[in-house]
Amino acid sequence: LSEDKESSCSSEPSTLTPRTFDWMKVKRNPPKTAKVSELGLGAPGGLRTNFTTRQLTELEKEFHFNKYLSRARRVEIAATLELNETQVKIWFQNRRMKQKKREREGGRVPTAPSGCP
Amino acid sequence: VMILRSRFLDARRKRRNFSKQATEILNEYFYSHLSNPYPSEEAKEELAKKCSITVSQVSNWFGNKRIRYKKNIGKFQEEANLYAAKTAVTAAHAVAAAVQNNQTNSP
DNA sequence: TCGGCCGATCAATCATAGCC
DNA sequence: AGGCTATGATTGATCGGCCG
Repeated sequence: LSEDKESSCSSEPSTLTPRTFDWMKVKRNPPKTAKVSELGLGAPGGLRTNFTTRQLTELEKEFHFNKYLSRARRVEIAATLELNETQVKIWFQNRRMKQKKREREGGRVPTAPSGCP
Repeated sequence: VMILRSRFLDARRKRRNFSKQATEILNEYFYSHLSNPYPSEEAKEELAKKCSITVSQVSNWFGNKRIRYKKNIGKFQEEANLYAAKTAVTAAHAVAAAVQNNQTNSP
């Protein structure tokens, strides 16, 4: 089985010094939600948007109707909820993964028989 | 805007810390693979079984661990050395056992 | 080449558990 | 009891790979 050979540390083969590996340097680009000097609108650039209860409720309702969205439906929903098509698209993607995760975790195995207070 | 945060005061509520031994197993894996602490799906399943938790919980644990570790490496220095020493000892035992085995099997 | 999806992960945050 | 840190879970969004 393949193994790690990652490096990019300073040098030192110092036995007791964890070093700095590449995964520790990974940085994700900030969210490009809408813009960064775009047309007017005060859409936060680089921030994790907080969906409102209304938006989540509508998205959830739509999800139970269709697990997948058509382009047309997506545009419609995005407009109604005041979100970009991308946000709606991503929401559905994450929602599908969440659904699958639940089903997979349905019959669990975690041995956790504890008393009930 | 604030009171509506109760969106779903959900399952996240009743959180239970993992057992001391489970944490021990997870940390052992994490620090013995510090160069690449990304267990494969199979490894996660094995860890989940050993720790008596779900694969998702194993994923969450590694996710949180990686982020928090790199966020403040210094804060984990002590813990890192602790587990490094521990795995070193087990490795030494393994070697000793192998040598022992070698001598009794190759006359 | 382009866009959607998947699977994994990141990163920020929530809410609670636990120590002092 | 009150405050602060440790920690498990959630989730909007990113990254790389695959596919039509």
